[in-house]
Amino acid sequence: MNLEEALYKYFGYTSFRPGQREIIESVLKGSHTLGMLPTGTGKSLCYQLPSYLMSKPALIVSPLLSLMQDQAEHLKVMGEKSVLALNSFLSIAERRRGLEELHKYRFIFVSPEMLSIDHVLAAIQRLDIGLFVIDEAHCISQWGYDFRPDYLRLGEVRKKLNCPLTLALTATASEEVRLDIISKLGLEHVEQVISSVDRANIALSIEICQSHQEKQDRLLEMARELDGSGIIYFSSKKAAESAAAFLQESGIPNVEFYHGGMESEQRMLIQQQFIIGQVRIICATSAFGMGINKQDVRFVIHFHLPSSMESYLQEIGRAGRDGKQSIAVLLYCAGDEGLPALLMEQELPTDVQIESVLAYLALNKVDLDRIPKNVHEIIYGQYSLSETQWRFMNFFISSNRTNLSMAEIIEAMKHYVKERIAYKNKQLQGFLKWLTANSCRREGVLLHFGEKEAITRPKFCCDRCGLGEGLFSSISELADRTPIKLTYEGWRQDLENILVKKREQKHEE
DNA sequence: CGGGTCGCACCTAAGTGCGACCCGGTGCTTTAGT
Repeated sequence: MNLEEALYKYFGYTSFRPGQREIIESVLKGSHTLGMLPTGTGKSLCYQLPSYLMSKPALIVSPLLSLMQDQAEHLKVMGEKSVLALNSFLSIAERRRGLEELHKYRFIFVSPEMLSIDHVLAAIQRLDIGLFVIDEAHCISQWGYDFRPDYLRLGEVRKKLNCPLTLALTATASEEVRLDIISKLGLEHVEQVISSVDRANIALSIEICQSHQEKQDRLLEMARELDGSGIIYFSSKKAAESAAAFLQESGIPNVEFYHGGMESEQRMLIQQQFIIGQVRIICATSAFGMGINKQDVRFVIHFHLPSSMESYLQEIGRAGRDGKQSIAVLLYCAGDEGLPALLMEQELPTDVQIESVLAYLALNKVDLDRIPKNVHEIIYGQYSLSETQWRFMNFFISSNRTNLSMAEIIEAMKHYVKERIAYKNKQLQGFLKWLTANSCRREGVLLHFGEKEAITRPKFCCDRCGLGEGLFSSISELADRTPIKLTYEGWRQDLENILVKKREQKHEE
């Protein structure tokens, strides 16, 4: 059976999309593979098909619970029964049974945090893993160093699993990030299948505004002028909420907001409503996006500044997956870089916090494997660390305490934090440089991702090349005014089931 | 850093203008032992 036949047999498709075949062939050859495919072009098929052909289970590391649930659900809808999403949605009993019966599953989804729990890893070690998949692998680089340190442990986890065949998948990774992924996973002899990050159907536009007010006016103008679905990105939850209210009050229908501070049920609901077209515009923070499988997003507007080229590309990449004309507009006002700069600094502890917390831990001989509740209270209260700051410190201490003294750890940590903040600032500065440069935007983006070949400029390229007339109207003409089609009829029932289950769980507690 | 909110002064009544103060993104996990 050749690959096409297998594709037809298992998925009912007759041909591969660009890049899929190369990735699958590389994996089947037994090469560790880093696959970069544009979002929405079927990354999951790249591990599913090999898993069937190898007749061995795949372990898939996924960054978001909703993403796991989605993919697991999708597999089940296609008739695959042996799927397990090993996460906190499971009750204690379900989880225990899942771990006992792991060998019965073909697709096991798991978060990096789960893999850091000893008894979970022990259960997985007993399996004969055919393929170790890291979905959205740029998260290693983007989150591992501070926000979600368990991402940096994946290399260690992989070793403990006896270095199984590994496939790292992502949509946006610069050369630097790709090398980082490879080194953090401890991969040797990696085959890279890289597709261009260029999205010719997305016009790039940057508009300089003089004030917040001007931005807001412009936002309203665009919301009125542009038909079709759109996402507007903000750097704060409050701003996202108030902009949604402002647009609604200004007579724009079907606008909602979305951010990480909302109840998860609410988030799922809004997301689904957006996907099926009941909500037209979402005012969101960076929480919105990963795993949003919507083909016809026509515009992405940045009201605030993203913190790097990577984030920018990821966010605008949610537009125009159907290949039709779309636009990405960034509204910039001098001084906008203050907020992202501040956020990235706040994520990590200050020198004073590092010194005082470590001194406190040493003085009280705190056992880091069993931290008493009152110690946490002191760390969060007296030393006012955020959860993120403390998790980072805890991770840093536990990975260095066997070979460094307390004094050395303090110095090393201060150094690490300084370097990390400098690195992130460099990324922000790089992005600002692109923003203020006079050259073609598209060219700048591609250069950042190491694509040095001459580019072909589409009709609507960017504001530097000149967008001319007719862009907005040609986008608006695409708006689908036919009644809403449900792509997946069962979503409301799924949501209802999850809500019922959550209520039951709360009731038990 | 910048925007939003609050309270106060104004000095005469209802609304404005100013300074002080506060706050800001991304997500996973709650399981240990006879």
